[in-house]
Formats: sequence, structure tokens, C-alpha cells
Amino acid sequence: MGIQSLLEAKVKEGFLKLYEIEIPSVEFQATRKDFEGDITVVVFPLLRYKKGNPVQIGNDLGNYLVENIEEINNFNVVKGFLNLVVNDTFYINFFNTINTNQTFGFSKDVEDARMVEYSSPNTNKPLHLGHVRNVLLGYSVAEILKAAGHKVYKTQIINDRGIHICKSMLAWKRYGNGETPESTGLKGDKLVGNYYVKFDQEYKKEIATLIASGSSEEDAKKQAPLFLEAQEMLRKWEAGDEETVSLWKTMNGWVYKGFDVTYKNIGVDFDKLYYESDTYLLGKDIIEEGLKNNVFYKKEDGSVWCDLTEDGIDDKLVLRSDGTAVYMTQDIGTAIQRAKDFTNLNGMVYTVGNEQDHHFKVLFLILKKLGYSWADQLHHLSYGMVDLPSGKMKSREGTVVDADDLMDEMTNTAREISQELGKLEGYSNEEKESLYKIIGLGTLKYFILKVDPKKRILFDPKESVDFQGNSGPFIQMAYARVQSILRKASFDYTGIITGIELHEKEKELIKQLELYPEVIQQAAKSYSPAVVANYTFDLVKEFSSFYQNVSILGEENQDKKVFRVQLAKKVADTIKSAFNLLGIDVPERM
RNA sequence: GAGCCCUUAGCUUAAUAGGAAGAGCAAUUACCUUCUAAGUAAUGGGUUAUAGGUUCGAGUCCUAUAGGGCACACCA
Repeated sequence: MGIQSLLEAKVKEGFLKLYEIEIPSVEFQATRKDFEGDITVVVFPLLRYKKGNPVQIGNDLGNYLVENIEEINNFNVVKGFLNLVVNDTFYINFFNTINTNQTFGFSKDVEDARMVEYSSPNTNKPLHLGHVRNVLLGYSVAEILKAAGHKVYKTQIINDRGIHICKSMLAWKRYGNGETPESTGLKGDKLVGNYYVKFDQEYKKEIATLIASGSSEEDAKKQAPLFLEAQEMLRKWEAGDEETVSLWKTMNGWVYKGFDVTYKNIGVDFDKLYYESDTYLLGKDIIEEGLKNNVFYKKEDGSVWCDLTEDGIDDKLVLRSDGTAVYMTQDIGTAIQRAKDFTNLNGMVYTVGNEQDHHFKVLFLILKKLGYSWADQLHHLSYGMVDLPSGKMKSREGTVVDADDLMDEMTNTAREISQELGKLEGYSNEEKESLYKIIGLGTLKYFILKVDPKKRILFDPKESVDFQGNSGPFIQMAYARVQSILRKASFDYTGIITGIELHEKEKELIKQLELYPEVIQQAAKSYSPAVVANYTFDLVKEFSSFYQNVSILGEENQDKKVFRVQLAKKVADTIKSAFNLLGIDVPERM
């Protein structure tokens, strides 16, 4: 049992005895470093029930608690804050209860299932920095939800159809000379992406020619032969034309192979895939049904809309006048399909950039109007864009940071720094390379995950990624240090230690460990890996201080030495556990 | 032009759903002590964008204002 729940009961009891007043709850917080004490009762809220001087009430309560709770040794009152000093025995006992718990911090299964969608790429170009943030957030939130006791299904919707896909197909057909990933040695997604860029270049040339011969820009864009041909291709694809579909399958196949490599490198995976080509027609039946139930209405031209005026939003188109589906149609269908596929779902999380806030607001509203009870459990995990110093990324203009290149670059930087520091004697080349990757990727992932998802990130590949301070390597370093100690600890450090006097730093560390379960719950509730990242940093800061100020293996008292090894190991285990939730590996040595 | 998000130290940021503004980088200084210096210890740096309001108490809630971003398409 935590000290807090014990205290809460005693504070209530004390209030009753002292003033004959019942209070519903007690507010606690960790005592600030500049004051003596471990846990603080905030007295102010209690003034609502018992008028008086907060300092006086604090003193009365403090006296009562010291007398009645064994674990409380002392107290002081500053303004309306009652700071309580908790004795070592409590902390040692607490540590012993968590010490051998391998899943410390994790909740037991609550049999509540969630689906988390992330990545959702187009199949006409490689993944870039924007996807990296998306994928890292989605994967991490999925892991955090698992740790918080949910069953989780990770998914993505692959945007594998549409005019943009036809563009790269067309360009390949025209200018590709039968190139394949095998013949060029290029990753499939890169090869296809090149043709998407190629299309745009040629298209622009055609537009320029047309404008030169007197067309307006608008007309030129619509009349360029390439554009017309791409549209024709889309029609053929929808009609099931054999040649077109076959090319589509081949080129998408290349892209998927490329994506697999990238996902594997990033270290993320999926439980279930949805393809837009399978789902884009799905929504139509739902729209028909909704029309009957007056959820939607039809305009004279045949287009179908949802009236959202009472929600203060403009009406939304859900079906074009020619009967074809729009983005919204498809998303409605996909959501319903998922609910059918996974009947145990208690919520879906969509990891999509904040530019689509409006889209998801509308989607959730429409699903609710359609009467789906689960519509209330949908959540848009909205995150800010990643900007480059040069501005926004545009794939057609080649101003993107490619995901594969980015990871390579991080690994290279890690290699350079490692070699400069030169501490890897006795490591094989293979081990070294694996380590560089762990550090490089860890740096990147931590850099992105430590900030609140809502906030925009300015990413400067040269300068913004630090290997010091609040960074991945700083935390990985702490883990490696503990492993080093464990390798050197040539004695039995199992067993339960009691009755020792704690060093101040040890006490701080145990207090920090105590927070872990709540941190996971908090992160799950707010869908924020940043909560876990910041906690881990605080834990490691505390550990580093402990490590520099207190000797572990050099301690003469055997009990203290064993306890310190156990404590260090627990810290390392917790680092590893927390970093796992972020999808970051930790090294045995660095 | 109804709307949504953001603004905390020079830079990057934290603050448990109103409770004592805290870190990292950069700057200055000290430390390789037999557990790894990608580290530790210390110093300086804040009217939390501005003006009001609610409250015993506001970075946090409300109202305006300024600056930055996003969105509202028979695009996805």
C-alpha cells in the first residue's frame, strides 16, 4: 500500500478527531526539493471545511500524524503546506515489494480492447520525417495502452488507390524502360517515388507549353495530356482493366517491400492492415441507410450531405453527385468495418496530423449521428507538424527528409561520436554497428517523443539533435553503467535487505521509482509518450546524481552494498521498461 | 470571415485536471576519486506574449488583444 492512501485515511481521521469535521478528500504532492520532507499535504483546500489559520491547522494535523503513524517521523509547515518526513523503513519496505516484480508499473489486463491506427502512407512515395513522428507516436501510444492494461490492435490504412497512384504508374510506363528494384538496386518505394516526381516534372513542362500557346493556367492544368491520361488510367483501374490492375499490383508490391524495410528499421509493426482499395466502396451502403434514416439528405444534383448546422459546422459532403465516394465516405466505411472485425473494441485511436482536426471532428460526429454507440470512444491523436529550417516539406518538390536517410544519418553521427570518445575496445565490428544504430535511433526517437504531441517540432538535422543532457544517449548511458556494475558485482546480491540507513540519494531514487505506475496511467489517459519520456529523464537525472555521489561496489557495509546494487538494477530495469514503451532500445555497453 | 491549436529563461522545453515556476542546451567555474566524464557539483539567467476578470491562491479557468500555425473543397 502506498504511503498516500495510508495518509489520506489518517488525515481524515485526524480531522474528525481534532475538529469533528468530515472531509471528502485530501490533496497531496511531492515535497519540493528546497524544503525538508517527502510528501506534502496541501492545507488550503481544507479551509473550506474548517475556517482558520492554515499554519495552525497544518501544525495540529502534523502533530497528529507524527503521533499516529509509525512511518511519519517529523513535519514542518510552510504557509499552507504541511511537509511530512517519511522514515527509511517505509521506503525500504516499499522497495522490497517492487524489487522482484518483473512487470512493475504495468496494470493487470482489464480486458478492454483498443485499436490504434498510425502511419497510413500513400503508395506512391517513400516514408519521410512526417511519417516518422506519426509512426513513433502511434507505436508508443499502443505500447503504453498495453502497459496500462488494454488489449491493443495496431493497424494502418494504406492509401493504395487514387489519381496520385496513377501518376507514378503512368510516369513509369512512359519513361521507365521496364526498370525494377532488382534492375536498379533501388528500394521499391524509392523507385516508385522517383516516378512520382518525374510525373510532376513532365506535367509542369506540359503546362508551361500550353500556357505559352495561349491557355490560361487553370485550363492548362486540366488539359495537359499527362493529366488526362492519368485520369483515364484511374477510370480503367476502377473498371478493373487487367493491364492497369496488374501494373498497379506490381508497383504497389515494390512499395510494400520498401516500407517493410523502413518499418523494420524504425522498429514498429502492425497487427492488421486495411487497404483503401478494399474499403473505399464500403461507406456507400452506410450512406444509403443514413439517407433512409434522415441522417443525410440529398441535393437536387444527387450529391449527399450531412447537416451539421446544429453542431455549428458547415454541411459535409458524403457522396458526390456522380455517386462516387469521397475521403469521408471511405473513413465512415472503414470505421464500421473495424468495429465489425473486432467486436471487443472499446475505442479507436487515429494517429493523424493536426491539419485534419476538422475532418475527424466531423467523422466522429457523423458516426454518432448514425447511431453507433462506440462513436464516443473514438480519439484523434492529433500531433503538430515537423518543420524544417527551410519550411514545410513537400514531396513533389524534393524538400523532404527521407526516413531511411534520416535513420542512416543518425547512425552515422552516433558512430562519429562514439569513435571520438573511443570506449569500445574489445567490441567486434558487428557489435559496434548494432550499438551505433541503438544510439542513433534512440537519439532520434527520444528527440521526437519527449515533446508534447500537440506541439510543432522544428527539426534541424544538423543542430537540433543532441547527444547530451535531456537526450536518448544520456538515458541509455545510465542503463549501460548499471549493466557494467552488475557485470562486476561478483557476489550474490539477491535477498531482502532491511534495517539499513538510507542515503538521501537512495531515498530520492525510490521516491522516483514509486511514481512509475501512475506515470503509465497518466500517459495512457492523455495519449502522450512525452509523459513517459520526461519521467525517464527525471529518474535518470536522479540516478546519475546518486551514481556520482554514492559508491556502490565500494561500500563497505555488505547490506548497504547489496541494497545499492539491487536499487541500481531496479532503476535500469525501469529505464528499459519505460524505453520499451517508447520503442527505444538500450545498450549493454556504450 | 463563425472555428481549432500554439506562445514559459538567449535556444529546446516541464509543471500530477487551480496549489511552493523546474530541467536540458548555450555561458562562467570546479571535478577523470578503482562502479564508464555521452557524466557530476555550483553560479547567473523568469512580470509564464499583453490587458482585464474569477479565486484564499492562476502558467493552468473566463473575456478581449497581439504574434505564429491549421482548417472549413464534389482533393486525399
